[in-house]
Amino acid sequence: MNSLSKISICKGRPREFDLETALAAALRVFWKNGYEAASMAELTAAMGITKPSLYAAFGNKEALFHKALDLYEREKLAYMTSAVEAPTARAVAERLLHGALQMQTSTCDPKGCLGVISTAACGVEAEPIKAEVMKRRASSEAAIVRRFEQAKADGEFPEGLEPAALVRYLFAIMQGMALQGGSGATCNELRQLAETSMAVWPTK
Amino acid sequence: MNSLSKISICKGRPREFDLETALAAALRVFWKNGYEAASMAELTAAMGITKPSLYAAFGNKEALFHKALDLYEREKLAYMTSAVEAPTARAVAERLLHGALQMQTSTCDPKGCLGVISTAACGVEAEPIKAEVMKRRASSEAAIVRRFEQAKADGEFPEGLEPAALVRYLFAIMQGMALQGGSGATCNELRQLAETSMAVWPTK
DNA sequence: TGCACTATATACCGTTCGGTATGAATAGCT
DNA sequence: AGCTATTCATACCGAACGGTATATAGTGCA
Repeated sequence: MNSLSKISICKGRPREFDLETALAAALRVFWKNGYEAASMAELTAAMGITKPSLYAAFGNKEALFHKALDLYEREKLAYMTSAVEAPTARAVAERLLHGALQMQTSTCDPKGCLGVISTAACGVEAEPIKAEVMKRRASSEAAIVRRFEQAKADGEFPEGLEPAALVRYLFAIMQGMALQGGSGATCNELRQLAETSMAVWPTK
Repeated sequence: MNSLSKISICKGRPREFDLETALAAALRVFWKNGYEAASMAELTAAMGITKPSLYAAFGNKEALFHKALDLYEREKLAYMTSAVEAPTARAVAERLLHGALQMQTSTCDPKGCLGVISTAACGVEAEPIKAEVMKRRASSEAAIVRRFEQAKADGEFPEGLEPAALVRYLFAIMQGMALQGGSGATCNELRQLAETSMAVWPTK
Protein backbone atom coordinates (compact mmCIF):
# COMPACT_ATOMS: atom_id res chain seq x y z
CA MET A 1 0.00 0.00 0.00
CA ASN A 2 1.41 3.30 1.06
CA SER A 3 5.09 2.69 0.59
CA LEU A 4 6.74 5.05 3.03
CA SER A 5 9.66 2.68 3.25
CA LYS A 6 11.55 4.68 0.66
CA ILE A 7 13.45 7.58 2.15
CA SER A 8 11.71 10.14 0.06
CA ILE A 9 11.46 12.58 2.96
CA CYS A 10 11.70 15.70 0.89
CA LYS A 11 9.01 16.52 -1.56
CA GLY A 12 10.05 19.90 -2.82
CA ARG A 13 12.94 21.17 -4.83
CA PRO A 14 16.25 19.80 -3.59
CA ARG A 15 18.80 22.23 -2.24
CA GLU A 16 21.68 22.91 -4.55
CA PHE A 17 24.45 23.17 -1.97
CA ASP A 18 25.95 20.86 0.60
CA LEU A 19 25.09 21.72 4.19
CA GLU A 20 28.39 20.61 5.68
CA THR A 21 30.49 22.35 3.04
CA ALA A 22 28.57 25.58 3.50
CA LEU A 23 28.87 25.31 7.28
CA ALA A 24 32.61 24.77 7.01
CA ALA A 25 32.88 27.90 4.88
CA ALA A 26 30.85 29.85 7.45
CA LEU A 27 33.11 28.59 10.21
CA ARG A 28 36.16 29.96 8.47
CA VAL A 29 34.53 33.39 8.19
CA PHE A 30 33.56 33.46 11.87
CA TRP A 31 37.01 32.17 12.74
CA LYS A 32 38.75 34.87 10.77
CA ASN A 33 36.58 37.83 11.78
CA GLY A 34 34.72 36.95 14.96
CA TYR A 35 30.97 36.79 15.30
CA GLU A 36 30.07 40.44 15.02
CA ALA A 37 32.56 41.42 12.34
CA ALA A 38 31.41 38.53 10.16
CA SER A 39 28.68 40.08 8.02
CA MET A 40 25.90 38.16 6.37
CA ALA A 41 27.23 39.43 3.04
CA GLU A 42 30.66 37.90 3.63
CA LEU A 43 29.13 34.71 5.00
CA THR A 44 26.84 34.15 2.04
CA ALA A 45 29.65 34.98 -0.38
CA ALA A 46 31.98 32.45 1.26
CA MET A 47 29.25 29.82 1.48
CA GLY A 48 28.24 30.35 -2.14
CA ILE A 49 24.57 30.70 -1.33
CA THR A 50 22.04 33.52 -1.09
CA LYS A 51 20.66 35.00 2.08
CA PRO A 52 17.22 33.35 1.94
CA SER A 53 18.87 29.97 1.45
CA LEU A 54 21.04 30.57 4.48
CA TYR A 55 18.12 31.57 6.66
CA ALA A 56 16.04 28.62 5.46
CA ALA A 57 18.84 26.16 6.15
CA PHE A 58 20.37 27.51 9.36
CA GLY A 59 17.80 29.82 10.96
CA ASN A 60 19.66 33.04 11.53
CA LYS A 61 23.17 34.36 12.13
CA GLU A 62 23.30 33.26 15.74
CA ALA A 63 22.03 29.75 15.00
CA LEU A 64 24.56 29.51 12.19
CA PHE A 65 27.32 30.46 14.60
CA HIS A 66 26.25 27.80 17.06
CA LYS A 67 26.36 25.13 14.36
CA ALA A 68 29.75 26.40 13.22
CA LEU A 69 30.91 26.26 16.83
CA ASP A 70 29.76 22.65 17.04
CA LEU A 71 31.79 21.85 13.93
CA TYR A 72 34.79 23.69 15.37
CA GLU A 73 34.72 21.74 18.59
CA ARG A 74 34.17 18.46 16.79
CA GLU A 75 36.95 18.86 14.23
CA LYS A 76 39.43 21.32 15.67
CA LEU A 77 39.24 20.82 19.40
CA ALA A 78 39.39 17.04 19.42
CA TYR A 79 42.88 17.17 20.91
CA MET A 80 41.42 18.65 24.08
CA THR A 81 39.24 15.66 24.82
CA SER A 82 41.89 13.17 23.81
CA ALA A 83 44.57 14.87 25.90
CA VAL A 84 43.08 13.67 29.18
CA GLU A 85 43.96 10.12 28.20
CA ALA A 86 47.66 10.85 28.46
CA PRO A 87 49.43 8.85 31.18
CA THR A 88 50.65 11.78 33.27
CA ALA A 89 49.67 15.38 33.93
CA ARG A 90 52.84 16.46 32.22
CA ALA A 91 51.90 14.43 29.17
CA VAL A 92 48.43 15.97 29.24
CA ALA A 93 49.96 19.44 29.23
CA GLU A 94 52.30 18.42 26.46
CA ARG A 95 49.44 17.19 24.30
CA LEU A 96 47.41 20.31 24.94
CA LEU A 97 50.25 22.67 24.11
CA HIS A 98 51.18 20.60 21.08
CA GLY A 99 47.59 20.62 19.87
CA ALA A 100 47.26 24.35 20.39
CA LEU A 101 50.56 24.87 18.59
CA GLN A 102 49.48 22.80 15.62
CA MET A 103 46.24 24.77 15.41
CA GLN A 104 48.16 28.03 15.21
CA THR A 105 50.78 26.80 12.80
CA SER A 106 48.38 25.15 10.39
CA THR A 107 48.71 26.72 6.99
CA CYS A 108 45.18 26.01 5.80
CA ASP A 109 43.13 27.33 8.71
CA PRO A 110 42.66 30.88 9.96
CA LYS A 111 44.94 31.98 12.76
CA GLY A 112 43.78 32.55 16.29
CA CYS A 113 41.16 30.57 18.15
CA LEU A 114 37.45 30.93 17.57
CA GLY A 115 36.76 30.63 21.28
CA VAL A 116 39.30 33.27 22.24
CA ILE A 117 38.09 35.62 19.53
CA SER A 118 34.48 35.20 20.57
CA THR A 119 35.02 35.93 24.25
CA ALA A 120 37.51 38.74 23.92
CA ALA A 121 35.35 41.61 22.79
CA CYS A 122 31.71 41.95 21.98
CA GLY A 123 28.90 44.43 21.98
CA VAL A 124 25.61 43.83 23.73
CA GLU A 125 24.19 41.89 20.80
CA ALA A 126 26.88 39.22 21.06
CA GLU A 127 26.58 38.64 24.81
CA PRO A 128 24.70 35.35 24.40
CA ILE A 129 27.41 34.18 21.99
CA LYS A 130 30.09 35.01 24.52
CA ALA A 131 28.16 33.25 27.27
CA GLU A 132 27.76 30.09 25.20
CA VAL A 133 31.46 29.96 24.33
CA MET A 134 32.40 30.52 27.96
CA LYS A 135 30.10 27.67 29.00
CA ARG A 136 31.74 25.27 26.58
CA ARG A 137 35.23 26.34 27.64
CA ALA A 138 34.29 25.80 31.27
CA SER A 139 33.27 22.22 30.55
CA SER A 140 36.57 21.63 28.73
CA GLU A 141 38.47 23.04 31.67
CA ALA A 142 36.50 20.92 34.10
CA ALA A 143 37.56 17.76 32.30
CA ILE A 144 41.24 18.70 32.59
CA VAL A 145 40.79 19.66 36.23
CA ARG A 146 39.38 16.22 36.98
CA ARG A 147 42.36 14.64 35.21
CA PHE A 148 44.80 16.77 37.20
CA GLU A 149 43.08 15.87 40.47
CA GLN A 150 43.76 12.28 39.60
CA ALA A 151 47.37 13.24 38.89
CA LYS A 152 47.61 14.97 42.24
CA ALA A 153 46.25 11.88 43.97
CA ASP A 154 48.94 9.96 42.11
CA GLY A 155 51.50 12.29 43.66
CA GLU A 156 52.57 13.93 40.42
CA PHE A 157 52.57 17.48 41.72
CA PRO A 158 54.79 19.24 44.24
CA GLU A 159 53.25 20.59 47.43
CA GLY A 160 50.86 23.48 47.20
CA LEU A 161 49.98 23.24 43.53
CA GLU A 162 46.22 23.10 43.12
CA PRO A 163 44.90 21.27 40.03
CA ALA A 164 42.35 23.98 39.28
CA ALA A 165 45.00 26.70 39.48
CA LEU A 166 47.36 24.73 37.28
CA VAL A 167 44.66 24.25 34.66
CA ARG A 168 43.87 27.94 34.68
CA TYR A 169 47.56 28.63 34.25
CA LEU A 170 47.82 26.16 31.38
CA PHE A 171 44.73 27.55 29.68
CA ALA A 172 46.08 31.06 30.05
CA ILE A 173 49.18 30.01 28.14
CA MET A 174 47.12 28.41 25.41
CA GLN A 175 44.88 31.47 25.18
CA GLY A 176 47.93 33.68 24.98
CA MET A 177 49.31 31.45 22.27
CA ALA A 178 46.08 31.77 20.29
CA LEU A 179 46.18 35.53 20.71
CA GLN A 180 49.78 35.80 19.57
CA GLY A 181 49.08 33.42 16.72
CA GLY A 182 46.23 35.64 15.62
CA SER A 183 48.49 38.67 15.88
CA GLY A 184 51.07 37.51 13.41
CA ALA A 185 53.52 35.58 15.57
CA THR A 186 55.65 33.20 13.55
CA CYS A 187 55.63 29.43 13.88
CA ASN A 188 59.04 29.50 15.46
CA GLU A 189 57.96 32.03 18.05
CA LEU A 190 54.92 30.00 18.97
CA ARG A 191 56.96 26.82 19.17
CA GLN A 192 59.39 28.60 21.48
CA LEU A 193 56.43 29.60 23.60
CA ALA A 194 55.19 26.01 23.87
CA GLU A 195 58.67 24.71 24.59
CA THR A 196 59.31 27.30 27.25
CA SER A 197 56.02 26.38 28.88
CA MET A 198 57.05 22.75 29.01
CA ALA A 199 60.53 23.65 30.21
CA VAL A 200 59.12 25.31 33.31
CA TRP A 201 56.37 22.74 33.87
CA PRO A 202 56.55 21.75 37.54
CA THR A 203 58.23 18.49 38.42
CA LYS A 204 58.04 16.86 41.77
CA MET B 1 48.01 97.53 30.70
CA ASN B 2 46.88 94.95 28.18
CA SER B 3 46.69 91.97 30.44
CA LEU B 4 47.46 89.09 28.12
CA SER B 5 48.82 87.25 31.08
CA LYS B 6 45.45 85.60 31.29
CA ILE B 7 45.29 82.52 29.10
CA SER B 8 42.76 83.79 26.65
CA ILE B 9 44.06 81.92 23.60
CA CYS B 10 40.69 81.03 22.12
CA LYS B 11 38.39 83.54 20.59
CA GLY B 12 35.22 81.61 19.97
CA ARG B 13 32.68 80.06 22.25
CA PRO B 14 34.40 77.99 24.92
CA ARG B 15 33.76 74.28 24.97
CA GLU B 16 31.47 73.17 27.73
CA PHE B 17 33.14 69.88 28.55
CA ASP B 18 36.55 68.79 29.77
CA LEU B 19 38.71 67.09 27.16
CA GLU B 20 40.43 64.74 29.57
CA THR B 21 37.24 63.73 31.33
CA ALA B 22 35.51 63.04 28.04
CA LEU B 23 38.52 61.08 26.78
CA ALA B 24 38.54 58.99 29.94
CA ALA B 25 34.87 58.21 29.42
CA ALA B 26 35.56 57.21 25.82
CA LEU B 27 38.40 54.98 26.99
CA ARG B 28 36.05 53.09 29.29
CA VAL B 29 33.64 52.45 26.41
CA PHE B 30 36.40 51.18 24.11
CA TRP B 31 37.77 49.14 26.97
CA LYS B 32 34.44 47.52 27.69
CA ASN B 33 33.32 46.84 24.12
CA GLY B 34 36.33 46.94 21.85
CA TYR B 35 36.84 49.35 18.99
CA GLU B 36 34.24 48.13 16.54
CA ALA B 37 31.49 47.31 19.03
CA ALA B 38 31.82 50.76 20.58
CA SER B 39 29.30 52.82 18.65
CA MET B 40 29.43 56.55 18.29
CA ALA B 41 26.05 56.69 20.02
CA GLU B 42 27.39 54.92 23.11
CA LEU B 43 30.58 56.95 23.05
CA THR B 44 28.81 60.32 22.90
CA ALA B 45 26.35 59.22 25.58
CA ALA B 46 29.15 58.18 27.93
CA MET B 47 31.16 61.31 27.18
CA GLY B 48 28.14 63.54 27.69
CA ILE B 49 28.63 65.41 24.41
CA THR B 50 27.06 65.43 20.99
CA LYS B 51 28.51 63.94 17.87
CA PRO B 52 29.61 67.19 16.23
CA SER B 53 31.41 68.17 19.43
CA LEU B 54 33.20 64.85 19.43
CA TYR B 55 34.28 65.18 15.82
CA ALA B 56 35.41 68.76 16.33
CA ALA B 57 37.45 67.87 19.39
CA PHE B 58 38.91 64.49 18.48
CA GLY B 59 38.68 64.15 14.70
CA ASN B 60 36.91 60.85 14.13
CA LYS B 61 36.36 57.50 15.78
CA GLU B 62 39.79 56.16 14.93
CA ALA B 63 41.61 59.28 16.14
CA LEU B 64 39.56 59.16 19.34
CA PHE B 65 40.64 55.58 19.87
CA HIS B 66 44.29 56.47 19.40
CA LYS B 67 44.03 59.22 22.01
CA ALA B 68 42.20 56.86 24.35
CA LEU B 69 44.96 54.33 23.76
CA ASP B 70 47.54 56.94 24.69
CA LEU B 71 45.68 57.61 27.92
CA TYR B 72 45.43 53.89 28.58
CA GLU B 73 49.15 53.34 28.18
CA ARG B 74 49.99 56.39 30.25
CA GLU B 75 47.71 55.64 33.19
CA LYS B 76 47.05 51.91 33.14
CA LEU B 77 50.19 50.42 31.67
CA ALA B 78 52.71 52.37 33.72
CA TYR B 79 53.60 49.22 35.63
CA MET B 80 55.04 47.77 32.43
CA THR B 81 57.66 50.46 32.03
CA SER B 82 58.48 50.58 35.72
CA ALA B 83 58.81 46.80 35.96
CA VAL B 84 62.09 46.76 34.07
CA GLU B 85 63.70 48.60 36.97
CA ALA B 86 63.28 45.61 39.24
CA PRO B 87 66.58 44.13 40.44
CA THR B 88 66.15 40.65 38.95
CA ALA B 89 64.28 39.01 36.10
CA ARG B 90 62.18 37.19 38.63
CA ALA B 91 61.27 40.48 40.26
CA VAL B 92 60.43 41.91 36.85
CA ALA B 93 58.07 39.02 36.21
CA GLU B 94 56.59 39.44 39.67
CA ARG B 95 55.89 43.11 39.07
CA LEU B 96 54.37 42.43 35.67
CA LEU B 97 52.09 39.70 36.93
CA HIS B 98 51.18 41.76 39.97
CA GLY B 99 50.38 44.75 37.79
CA ALA B 100 48.29 42.68 35.42
CA LEU B 101 46.50 41.13 38.37
CA GLN B 102 45.69 44.51 39.88
CA MET B 103 44.33 45.68 36.54
CA GLN B 104 41.95 42.75 36.36
CA THR B 105 40.87 42.91 39.98
CA SER B 106 40.25 46.64 40.06
CA THR B 107 36.66 47.31 40.93
CA CYS B 108 36.35 50.65 39.18
CA ASP B 109 37.73 49.78 35.75
CA PRO B 110 36.34 47.54 33.02
CA LYS B 111 37.63 44.00 32.98
CA GLY B 112 39.93 42.64 30.33
CA CYS B 113 42.72 44.51 28.60
CA LEU B 114 42.18 47.08 25.89
CA GLY B 115 45.18 45.80 23.98
CA VAL B 116 44.05 42.20 24.10
CA ILE B 117 40.50 43.10 23.12
CA SER B 118 41.70 45.20 20.22
CA THR B 119 43.94 42.56 18.68
CA ALA B 120 41.71 39.53 19.23
CA ALA B 121 39.01 40.02 16.62
CA CYS B 122 38.34 42.66 14.06
CA GLY B 123 36.81 43.17 10.68
CA VAL B 124 38.62 44.78 7.80
CA GLU B 125 37.79 48.30 8.98
CA ALA B 126 39.66 47.82 12.26
CA GLU B 127 42.85 46.42 10.75
CA PRO B 128 44.83 49.65 11.24
CA ILE B 129 43.69 49.72 14.87
CA LYS B 130 44.93 46.19 15.36
CA ALA B 131 48.21 47.02 13.67
CA GLU B 132 48.78 50.05 15.88
CA VAL B 133 48.08 48.11 19.08
CA MET B 134 50.39 45.32 17.93
CA LYS B 135 53.13 47.85 17.26
CA ARG B 136 52.86 49.30 20.74
CA ARG B 137 52.83 45.88 22.33
CA ALA B 138 55.92 44.92 20.38
CA SER B 139 57.79 47.90 21.78
CA SER B 140 56.72 46.99 25.31
CA GLU B 141 57.90 43.44 24.75
CA ALA B 142 61.20 44.65 23.35
CA ALA B 143 61.92 46.59 26.54
CA ILE B 144 61.36 43.49 28.66
CA VAL B 145 63.48 41.39 26.30
CA ARG B 146 66.37 43.81 26.70
CA ARG B 147 66.00 43.61 30.47
CA PHE B 148 65.98 39.80 30.35
CA GLU B 149 69.06 39.75 28.16
CA GLN B 150 70.80 41.68 30.88
CA ALA B 151 69.49 39.15 33.39
CA LYS B 152 70.85 36.33 31.26
CA ALA B 153 74.24 38.02 31.11
CA ASP B 154 74.01 38.22 34.89
CA GLY B 155 73.54 34.46 34.95
CA GLU B 156 70.00 34.53 36.27
CA PHE B 157 68.61 31.93 33.88
CA PRO B 158 69.24 28.21 33.56
CA GLU B 159 70.78 26.88 30.37
CA GLY B 160 68.77 26.99 27.19
CA LEU B 161 66.21 29.61 28.20
CA GLU B 162 66.15 32.39 25.65
CA PRO B 163 65.11 35.84 26.93
CA ALA B 164 62.84 36.44 23.94
CA ALA B 165 61.07 33.12 24.44
CA LEU B 166 60.67 33.75 28.14
CA VAL B 167 59.12 37.14 27.47
CA ARG B 168 56.70 35.67 24.98
CA TYR B 169 55.80 33.06 27.55
CA LEU B 170 55.28 35.69 30.23
CA PHE B 171 53.19 37.87 27.95
CA ALA B 172 51.09 34.88 26.97
CA ILE B 173 50.26 34.36 30.64
CA MET B 174 49.34 38.02 31.07
CA GLN B 175 47.22 37.95 27.93
CA GLY B 176 45.50 34.83 29.15
CA MET B 177 44.90 36.51 32.48
CA ALA B 178 43.32 39.49 30.75
CA LEU B 179 41.14 37.18 28.70
CA GLN B 180 39.99 35.23 31.71
CA GLY B 181 39.46 38.44 33.64
CA GLY B 182 37.27 39.69 30.84
CA SER B 183 35.36 36.42 30.84
CA GLY B 184 34.21 36.59 34.42
CA ALA B 185 37.01 34.92 36.33
CA THR B 186 37.01 35.85 40.01
CA CYS B 187 39.77 37.74 41.79
CA ASN B 188 40.79 34.60 43.64
CA GLU B 189 41.06 32.62 40.44
CA LEU B 190 43.23 35.28 38.83
CA ARG B 191 45.42 35.54 41.90
CA GLN B 192 45.87 31.78 41.81
CA LEU B 193 46.88 32.12 38.18
CA ALA B 194 49.51 34.73 38.99
CA GLU B 195 50.80 32.76 41.97
CA THR B 196 51.02 29.57 39.97
CA SER B 197 52.97 31.41 37.30
CA MET B 198 55.45 32.63 39.90
CA ALA B 199 55.61 29.21 41.52
CA VAL B 200 56.86 27.65 38.30
CA TRP B 201 59.11 30.58 37.33
CA PRO B 202 62.49 29.12 36.42
CA THR B 203 65.26 29.33 38.99
CA LYS B 204 68.86 28.60 38.26
C1' DT C 1 -0.80 16.51 -16.25
C1' DG C 2 -1.72 18.94 -12.11
C1' DC C 3 -0.97 19.54 -7.20
C1' DA C 4 1.82 20.14 -3.02
C1' DC C 5 6.06 21.45 -1.44
C1' DT C 6 10.60 23.42 -1.07
C1' DA C 7 14.72 26.01 -2.79
C1' DT C 8 16.09 29.73 -5.51
C1' DA C 9 16.94 34.76 -6.87
C1' DT C 10 15.70 39.55 -6.66
C1' DA C 11 14.34 43.22 -4.51
C1' DC C 12 13.12 45.25 -0.49
C1' DC C 13 12.23 46.19 4.81
C1' DG C 14 13.41 49.08 9.06
C1' DT C 15 17.36 50.11 11.80
C1' DT C 16 21.85 51.48 12.85
C1' DC C 17 26.32 52.67 11.32
C1' DG C 18 30.10 56.60 10.98
C1' DG C 19 30.10 61.16 9.64
C1' DT C 20 28.15 66.23 8.41
C1' DA C 21 25.52 70.45 6.87
C1' DT C 22 23.30 74.09 9.09
C1' DG C 23 21.98 77.69 12.05
C1' DA C 24 21.77 79.42 16.68
C1' DA C 25 24.57 80.49 20.83
C1' DT C 26 28.63 82.25 23.21
C1' DA C 27 32.96 84.04 23.69
C1' DG C 28 37.22 87.67 22.62
C1' DC C 29 38.74 91.56 19.97
C1' DT C 30 38.48 96.23 18.00
C1' DA D 1 28.01 97.59 19.20
C1' DG D 2 29.83 94.87 15.56
C1' DC D 3 33.02 91.39 13.73
C1' DT D 4 35.16 87.00 13.92
C1' DA D 5 35.86 82.57 15.54
C1' DT D 6 34.46 78.49 17.78
C1' DT D 7 31.02 75.36 19.95
C1' DC D 8 26.55 73.63 20.37
C1' DA D 9 22.10 71.10 19.09
C1' DT D 10 19.17 69.29 15.61
C1' DA D 11 18.42 67.13 11.78
C1' DC D 12 20.13 64.76 8.14
C1' DC D 13 23.35 61.93 4.72
C1' DG D 14 24.56 57.53 2.10
C1' DA D 15 25.96 53.01 3.20
C1' DA D 16 25.78 48.76 5.47
C1' DC D 17 23.55 46.00 8.84
C1' DG D 18 20.42 41.58 9.85
C1' DG D 19 16.39 39.78 8.11
C1' DT D 20 12.17 38.93 4.72
C1' DA D 21 8.26 39.24 1.16
C1' DT D 22 7.48 37.65 -3.26
C1' DA D 23 7.60 35.33 -7.29
C1' DT D 24 9.82 31.78 -9.99
C1' DA D 25 11.92 27.21 -10.68
C1' DG D 26 12.53 22.51 -9.72
C1' DT D 27 11.18 18.11 -7.37
C1' DG D 28 7.94 13.88 -5.76
C1' DC D 29 3.43 12.22 -5.79
C1' DA D 30 -1.36 11.40 -7.32
